[in-house]
Amino acid sequence: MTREAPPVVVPAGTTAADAVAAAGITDAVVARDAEGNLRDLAWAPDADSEVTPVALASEDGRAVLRHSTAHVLAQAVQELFPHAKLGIGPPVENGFYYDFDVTEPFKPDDLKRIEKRMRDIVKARQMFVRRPVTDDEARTELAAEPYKLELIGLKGGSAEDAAEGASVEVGAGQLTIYDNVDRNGATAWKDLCRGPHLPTTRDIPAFALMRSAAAYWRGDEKNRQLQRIYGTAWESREALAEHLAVLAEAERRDHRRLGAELDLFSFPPDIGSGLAVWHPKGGVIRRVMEEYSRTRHEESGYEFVYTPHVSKAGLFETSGHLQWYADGMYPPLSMDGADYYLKPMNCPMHTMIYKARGRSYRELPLRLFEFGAVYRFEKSGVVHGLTRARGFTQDDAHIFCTTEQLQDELASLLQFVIGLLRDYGLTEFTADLSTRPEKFVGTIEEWDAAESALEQSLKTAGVDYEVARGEGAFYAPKLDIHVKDAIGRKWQLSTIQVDFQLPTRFDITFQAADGTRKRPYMIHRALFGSEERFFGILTEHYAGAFPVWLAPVQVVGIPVADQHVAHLTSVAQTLRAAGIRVEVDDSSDRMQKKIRTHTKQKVPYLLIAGDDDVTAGAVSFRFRDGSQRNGVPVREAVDTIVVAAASRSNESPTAPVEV
RNA sequence: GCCGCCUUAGCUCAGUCGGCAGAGCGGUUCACUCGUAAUGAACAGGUCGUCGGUUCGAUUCCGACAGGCGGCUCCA
Repeated sequence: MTREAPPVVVPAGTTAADAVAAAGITDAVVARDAEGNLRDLAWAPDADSEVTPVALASEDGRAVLRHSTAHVLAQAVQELFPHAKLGIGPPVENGFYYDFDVTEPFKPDDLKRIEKRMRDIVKARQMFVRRPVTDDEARTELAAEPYKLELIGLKGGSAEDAAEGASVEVGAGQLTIYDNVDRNGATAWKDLCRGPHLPTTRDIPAFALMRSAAAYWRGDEKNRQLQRIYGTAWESREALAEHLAVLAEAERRDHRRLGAELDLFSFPPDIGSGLAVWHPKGGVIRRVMEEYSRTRHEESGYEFVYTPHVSKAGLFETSGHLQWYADGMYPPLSMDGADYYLKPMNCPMHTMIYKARGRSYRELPLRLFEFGAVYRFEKSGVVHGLTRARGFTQDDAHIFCTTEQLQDELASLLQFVIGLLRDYGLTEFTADLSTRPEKFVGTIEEWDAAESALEQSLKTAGVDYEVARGEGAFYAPKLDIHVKDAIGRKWQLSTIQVDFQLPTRFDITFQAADGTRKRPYMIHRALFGSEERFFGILTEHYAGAFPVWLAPVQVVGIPVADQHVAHLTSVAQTLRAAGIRVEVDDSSDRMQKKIRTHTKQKVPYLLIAGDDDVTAGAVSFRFRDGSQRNGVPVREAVDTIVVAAASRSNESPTAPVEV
């Protein structure tokens, strides 16, 4: 995506723009110096130095573009709402935002007015001019901006502040202010900012405001909420249009919408927020998903267990859940003087199975697997379709193993996870390795060993990963697998955690070969994470057009007229006997209507039959992509479908190319 | 949980500036028997999310609650 221009030399006393222009590069908007820092084109070094021009249509170029557009947004807002106070305005993935403290939240009409004002500012070709200032000068100039003053106080702040975007404003060294200078040389607006910026506002080719919403100042829910306006900006109108098309596509694929259209599941309000019911068609997909997963787990040495949905409080006191996460649990049911809780996790239950009798090292690794329903009282504002529900089913396994087994177990586990995800049609993976946080249990040696074992398994599997330092849970380092879906969105799915906490809390042990009692490691792992969430992601990945092996209805027979129903019914019987999910549409609709109906239902194979087919003992295929193959002998048609359904191919069926 | 918006037929949505509500799709029935994305007609279907307030009168105005949407925070 990044087009790398060759480096050019900036002579002392001239600007980067001069050097870039002299090299004949026309699309550079900023430059990168030898240390890798981005520089305004107006930057003039003290001595000759080399810079790399950065094009607008590159990752860094877009970030600069978006940050500059955020300034234009803030200027427009303050011109229209003079009392608005500035928060921060960083670039983000695909766009930018700016936060404002205003008395009234922005309304859709306000956004239209702001966007119009922004277009005027873009047309006005204001220059972005960098101006170093001392802290005191900045405080004086920005006396009316309390949030900016607070940022000045955070100068050179922590990584935490950087993550919130504050570093975009103040950075670590000397403060700078960017003036927006109009053609008369007057300063139209200014902002505390680290830069760099585009040369002028006219260099913004295409942008749009998206929405406004509240956001806590500096990301802390104890702070005041500011009004955030989100926008997007691109290097061309075409790129903007493409981005908006991707958003429209994402909306089209939304599993909540497809869930209703394809009759897969629903969330009846009478049951409660975040609690799904699976309709028959969704149920078929889930059953097939589970069956395949179960088979693969069995082959890999997992044993299947079942545990209750509720437990006395003591279990979750021992596990620590009640102390740490009571807010996330449904409140207790009181009965016969005891409190019972819906389980938020399966691990304590599985440790009970481990503890049901003494364990020998000969039994390890012991791999316990359960499709375990759990309930978590997610806050009302976070419930989101199947991807964030209050009741869901984890494909949850706990592996108890010795220290010596840990490395091999993790390595084969990761291979297994990735292999299985591939089988469901997800093929692009990255991982995050979250390491020891500040507050942790266990010893540093244990953490180091577990972290390096996880890291080694990533290297063995050849998965790209990033280390999220200090992001692990207090009881375990963890490895999260992210997948990329068909339209390039990343989803966190599988997780693997190496736990020190629960084996100790539950005091689980095994008898070692030397006769001593030792404590096993406990690996938590979920592959789908939650069946509901995984199903939601698969639905969006396939846009509802599930591969043949997962499709709830694999074949629909469509008679041209009533007299062809019997022929198709007999074909359907043959298919059904071979385990194919098939229906014959004998309703009174026209065949064209039936084709439309079942095409919209994304059925992989439509089998059409009229007089010609009945006479010839054949059927005519209409594939999901609209391609056709007519007059196929029944025997061959049945074989084609049976083979395709068994193949577990994730390709959508289409007519074979004629030879 | 916080901020904003939303809730009218199974679905998507009009509408009533306060006087007991409409369309398309879907459903049912009838006719048509048709060759690759919508045959036609008729009929049924809603105490306008729930509860409370204001009012002669509330689906409409106000409040609370529930559910949904977009973000923020959170996600063991």
